Amino acid sequence: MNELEPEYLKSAGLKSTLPRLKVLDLFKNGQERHMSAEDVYQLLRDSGDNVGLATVYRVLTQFEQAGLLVRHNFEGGKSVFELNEGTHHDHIVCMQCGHVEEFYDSAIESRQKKIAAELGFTIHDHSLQIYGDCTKAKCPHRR
Amino acid sequence: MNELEPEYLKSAGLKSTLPRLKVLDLFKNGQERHMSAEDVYQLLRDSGDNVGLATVYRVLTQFEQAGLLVRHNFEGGKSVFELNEGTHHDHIVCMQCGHVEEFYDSAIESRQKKIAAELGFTIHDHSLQIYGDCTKAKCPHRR
DNA sequence: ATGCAAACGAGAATAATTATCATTCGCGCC
DNA sequence: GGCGCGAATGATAATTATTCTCGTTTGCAT
Ligand SMILES: [Mn+2]
Ligand SMILES: [Mn+2]
Ligand SMILES: [Zn+2]
Ligand SMILES: [Zn+2]
Repeated sequence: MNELEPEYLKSAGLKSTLPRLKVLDLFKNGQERHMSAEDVYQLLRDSGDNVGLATVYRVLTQFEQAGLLVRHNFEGGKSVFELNEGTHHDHIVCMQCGHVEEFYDSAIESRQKKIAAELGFTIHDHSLQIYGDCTKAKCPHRR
Repeated sequence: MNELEPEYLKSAGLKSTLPRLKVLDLFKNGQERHMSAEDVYQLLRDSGDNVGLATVYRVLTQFEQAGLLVRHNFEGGKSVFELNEGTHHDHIVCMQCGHVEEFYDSAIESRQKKIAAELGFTIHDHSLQIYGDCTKAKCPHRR
């Protein structure tokens, strides 16, 4: 578990507690980039840590509000979180294997701004996901 | 309640029942274009019809599968449905008043296709919502 | 080391949706 | 128009994701 994280939490206005450090470590040094509350809970449990599920939900929401994590609502009804690394991106999700790729397209971004302006809206946020089948070798369901 | 709807249901492979006719009528002739299961349930209840909530959920899902309705997952955790009129569009939602505007942008659509192809995905679907504040006169929260 | 507010863990509560199952309905056939 | 039967319905229980409650523990400043 990274030594710098306690300071990282402090500077985000959150006191450094064991559950928070463990969750943050998972996102910073773990295998998965996009994780649900249940994912985080199980991974912590698997590594022998005893963190309550309610605490996982609390910490994820706090991290989101502090700007450390970003929340996404992919299809499937559960929130998914990832580290906030400052740069916005959107997602394409494989409906067969769940694999997620990230992309950023400035043409799409600027068209969104234009559309919002034309319709008289001030943009706060947007959510774009493409759903399909990946044909990558890593997809266990590829043809 | 429109006289042609029984045939409309039949041709969609669904037998013409009272609850189905009422739900369909709401989407075809009602005030709201985008409605959740609870919205539909309450509107039917308000108009004196006694339709079970479970039936509303069942019918909405059946209509979606039959291609009569389209389901959207806006923020807020509940599914929202609208009449499928053949043409795809995306949505911009006011975070103050909930007002929804629809838009279609061929530049965004074609960029999505290109991105999916580059990443080795076959697109099945996509979901794009812009969230902001509307400045329209109709927004009860405008400045 | 001590104190205390903040955070935690377990489990109850809530919200949206789905499953179960006894009763009712739509519809083809007499 | 009445029968019969499988599909559809409505009430309610069950499920899933998430939040709330509350007694206990912990981080951290004194
Ligand atoms: Mn991402
Ligand atoms: Mn629409
Ligand atoms: Zn795949
Ligand atoms: Zn508005």
